[in-house]
Amino acid sequence: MAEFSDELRQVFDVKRLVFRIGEIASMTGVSARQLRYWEQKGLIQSQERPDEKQARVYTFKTFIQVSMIKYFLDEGLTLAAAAKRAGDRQTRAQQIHRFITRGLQGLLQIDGEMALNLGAFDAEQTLLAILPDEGGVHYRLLPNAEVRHLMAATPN
DNA sequence: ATTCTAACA
DNA sequence: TGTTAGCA
Repeated sequence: MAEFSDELRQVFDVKRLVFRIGEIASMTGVSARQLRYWEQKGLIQSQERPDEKQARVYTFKTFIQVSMIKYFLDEGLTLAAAAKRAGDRQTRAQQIHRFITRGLQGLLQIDGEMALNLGAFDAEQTLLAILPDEGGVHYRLLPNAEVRHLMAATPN
């Protein structure tokens, strides 16, 4: 059912979680002055603003970035070095995310139970992890064609 | 109340 | 980077 995945998408849509400069400042211990300066130097980013006079908006991703820079700064690195290492980290995180995303090819429902599509097991079968509401997990192999049909009914 | 830019410390 | 001024 479309409702099922739509709901999940909404729950996991981190882009809807945004902050203003004062919030980022109090959450990270980095001053508003620093945040504006770092942005000016291209070390972090805020969302596009129609007017330059409007309040900056930061995504959760930027919050993480600021936190990492702050951490490395406290470790004694220079601002430039801290920003580079934070950037390297986020690049690595993206790589890992892609890796996991490839393995987890989607969410679907089988007989009313939630299941993870773990991808091709062999030429004609797909491995699924079944996650009952009661908890626990078990695995099943299904013909590729059948999984394709189920995935089509529950688009990602 | 909060954020913004600019400017001086 | 911190602060302050003068706005919005």
